[in-house]
Amino acid sequence: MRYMPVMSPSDRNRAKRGYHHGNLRAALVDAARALIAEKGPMGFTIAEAARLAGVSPSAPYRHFKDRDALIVDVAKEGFTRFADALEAAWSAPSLTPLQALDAQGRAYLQFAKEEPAFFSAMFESGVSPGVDPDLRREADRAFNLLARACDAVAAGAPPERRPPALMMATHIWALSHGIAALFGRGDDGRRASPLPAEDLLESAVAVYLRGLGVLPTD
Amino acid sequence: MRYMPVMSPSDRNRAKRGYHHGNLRAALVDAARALIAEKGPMGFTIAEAARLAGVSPSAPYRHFKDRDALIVDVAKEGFTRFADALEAAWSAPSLTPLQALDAQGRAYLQFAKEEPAFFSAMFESGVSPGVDPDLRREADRAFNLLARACDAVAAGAPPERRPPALMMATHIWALSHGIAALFGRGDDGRRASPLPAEDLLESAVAVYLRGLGVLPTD
DNA sequence: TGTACATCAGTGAACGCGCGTTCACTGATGTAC
DNA sequence: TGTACATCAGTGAACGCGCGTTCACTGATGTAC
Repeated sequence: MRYMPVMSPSDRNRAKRGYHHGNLRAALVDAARALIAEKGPMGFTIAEAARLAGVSPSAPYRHFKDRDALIVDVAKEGFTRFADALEAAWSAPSLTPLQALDAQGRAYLQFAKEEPAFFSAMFESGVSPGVDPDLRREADRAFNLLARACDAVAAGAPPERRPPALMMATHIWALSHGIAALFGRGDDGRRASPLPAEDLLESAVAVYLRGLGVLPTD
Repeated sequence: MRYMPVMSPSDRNRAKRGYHHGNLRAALVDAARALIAEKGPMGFTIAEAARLAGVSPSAPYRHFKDRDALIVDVAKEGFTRFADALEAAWSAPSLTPLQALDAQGRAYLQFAKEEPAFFSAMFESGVSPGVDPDLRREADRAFNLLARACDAVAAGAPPERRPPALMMATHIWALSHGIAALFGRGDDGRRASPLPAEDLLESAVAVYLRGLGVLPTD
């Protein structure tokens, strides 16, 4: 199979956009996301991302030092959208704290299902949040939104049995993440489960909150 | 940098092993595991695994159709060892059901920490358990061991509040997996957490079991 | 408003490299008689 | 116990390919005057 781009840069892309691309950096992040979604976590190369964005193979080097730097930016964009989704779920009008927490849980699962490429770049690509300040900031923002929702739920409990806030948020995060990664993901790695992932998470959270004493027993 | 194997097949390896390798299949799985551990989930090639096993680049094709088939075997071997670890934890002498469940949880975390390469091949490489009967069997064996431990704990509860066995096992699995994947893993993807992963899991399970009513409240 | 110039963000050719895969081959092993 | 032969599990050379990266370059844009 010979390599032959469907449409060379001189055709459509260049005609439309001129010599300068405008926002190549973002276009490359999106191309990488699409390639990861299509061919799995290890299925993308800088060269192919450049092709998909309609630029020459050397163009990406104006924006990214190497392939790793591009993955970091994919993870960063993923965390930004992820945090935005959690924020939107949380701030929907007239929700009780418990409803808002559940909404965040559903947003977590929805993100894993609809954006498996971001999900794997964020959590499974070996990229540590520590390698980039922006990445860390967005990852922290996501976690803090979850922690805020947990606090609101915990605040409904009598003071003497209020759980350690950080612990509760970490537990809820792990639970959401485990269900998303095993049963909720939108790619081939998804496992069969007795219930839909959403129900699984909601029931687990309910049991957990009862265990904390912030939800009435039975 | 020229390609030059430190020790060519004609030197040490071949001298020791003769023309036939003996167990090349297993040696290649182990080489792949080592390469994944060293360079991340996308960091291995058939050619390099062959080199590491001390055979020619064409030798792997006697045992594996392609690179994917090799990853599947890595995942299979991983689930076998994982299930063995859960079994060992469960069957340690004179444990209460609750202690046995905790021991399995610790075994889960220990596996994620000590064998990040197996962990990522099993859960994060896009390999679905459905692609291979042996893989599915070993994955099911692991889950069933967890389910058995959950059943034993649930059996200690009064009959009227005994939780659905499958649901409870799925919840515990997701919780263990979430903590392992986020805070317990043995590679660069590990995140900071307020508590050691083992404590995090033990406390979450305790809260969950209290919520189910199989552990006394306070 | 116009022009000169610096800077930015692309091009495209070139390179060396290692990978995946195929092929005819050959050494080692097991087995039938 | 010995020999012939089939089968298994390797070899090693060869190939085409796409990747990563570099380089001198050039078109487009913004700005100082």
